[in-house]
Amino acid sequence: MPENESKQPARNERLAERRARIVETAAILFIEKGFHQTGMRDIAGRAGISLGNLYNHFKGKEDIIAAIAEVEAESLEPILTPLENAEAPGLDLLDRFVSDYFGLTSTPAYAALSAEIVAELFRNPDIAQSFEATRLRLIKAVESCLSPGLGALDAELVVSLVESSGLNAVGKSAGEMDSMLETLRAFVRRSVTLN
Amino acid sequence: MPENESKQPARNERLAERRARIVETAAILFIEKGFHQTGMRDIAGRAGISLGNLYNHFKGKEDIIAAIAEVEAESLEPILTPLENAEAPGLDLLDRFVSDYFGLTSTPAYAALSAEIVAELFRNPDIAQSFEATRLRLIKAVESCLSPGLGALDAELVVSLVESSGLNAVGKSAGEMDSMLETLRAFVRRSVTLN
DNA sequence: AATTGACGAACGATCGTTCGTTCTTGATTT
DNA sequence: AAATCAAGAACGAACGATCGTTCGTCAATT
Repeated sequence: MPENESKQPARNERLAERRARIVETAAILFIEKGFHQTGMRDIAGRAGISLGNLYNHFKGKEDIIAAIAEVEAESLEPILTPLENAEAPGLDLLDRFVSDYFGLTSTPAYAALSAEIVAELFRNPDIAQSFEATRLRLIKAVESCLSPGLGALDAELVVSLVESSGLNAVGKSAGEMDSMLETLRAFVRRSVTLN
Repeated sequence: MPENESKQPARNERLAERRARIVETAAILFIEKGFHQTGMRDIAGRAGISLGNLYNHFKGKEDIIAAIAEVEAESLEPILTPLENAEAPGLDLLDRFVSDYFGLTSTPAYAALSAEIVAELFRNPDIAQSFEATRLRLIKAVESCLSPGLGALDAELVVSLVESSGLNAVGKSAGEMDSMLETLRAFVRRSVTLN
């Protein structure tokens, strides 16, 4: 007798959708107010479900924060994978990465969450571990684009540079943002060029 | 009949000392637990005073946070002023600044507080304003060390770079920290050198 | 009929703040 | 020099609000 495969899909699909919706609205609230200023009632209310039901989908607040962090890490994937799978990494690819990553980190949502997470990293080792992993991938991928004379530490600097630059760009006008990106690209190019 | 000038000093001195002690212990707690995880009772208890008395020295929690931010800004002064008052700014002075500022930002206390404050900047305009002012001074001073072809945006990148680099260096061993600083110095030097 | 998503009341804990009070201190008066 | 006084530092109980979480119950789906 075969396992039921017709009842699960529809049900699980809706559940997953609901869950995703919760994570999404929670993220918005975390961005607006921060982790610790956002209550479970806020999340439930904004997500359109009851407080009790929220606990049917997530074990607790920490669980939601972890889910957010996961989504945050996933948003980096489309930038990271082409960099990792490149067959001929070099300065051009690095330049592309700088633009892409800057675009991501200058997003208000991403920046606010990142700031929140960075502050949390100093105290919450669980979240830290997850983020350190993807960050290491990032650094490794960037390193492969650099000259032989440069190493992981330089790659880390490039990554940090783009991140903080994007963070500072939040809220600026489109024109200013363009200027910042251009300055950043030139800055990075000089910094990774040995003479 | 002369105004009393003998009663105030001794008293005010003790009061100021007390106040400074509160700010100091509050900072430690904020570093350990974060702004919003630290309660007024924690601060009062650790400072060795009563909860009620705490409100005789500070209007409220926000007031303490503001005081912390002020102290934080002051700790930057010994690095900032020589840079501002230099008569012959140049790459050597910039190099010195990079080392000094890295030393400061890689301090666990400074880094943790900075992370906390950055996260707060997105929501608390009052604190943001105070910090933007000193940050602007920093950028201006760095800019004066750069080649004519480079501007404020490049200076901002240098500052951001040192900050994030210091933040990443927290918790590392002395040897690793030295390596990071050396890499950073070389990185910055390349980035501000036009060819 | 059985499983489980959905619900909101309620729990204990803790939050920032206020309050009335006592005690210390330095200045003023005797 | 001693007594008196007001200012305010110190205190801890108590307030109302909100926190994360649990619970018993209901309704819907299979």
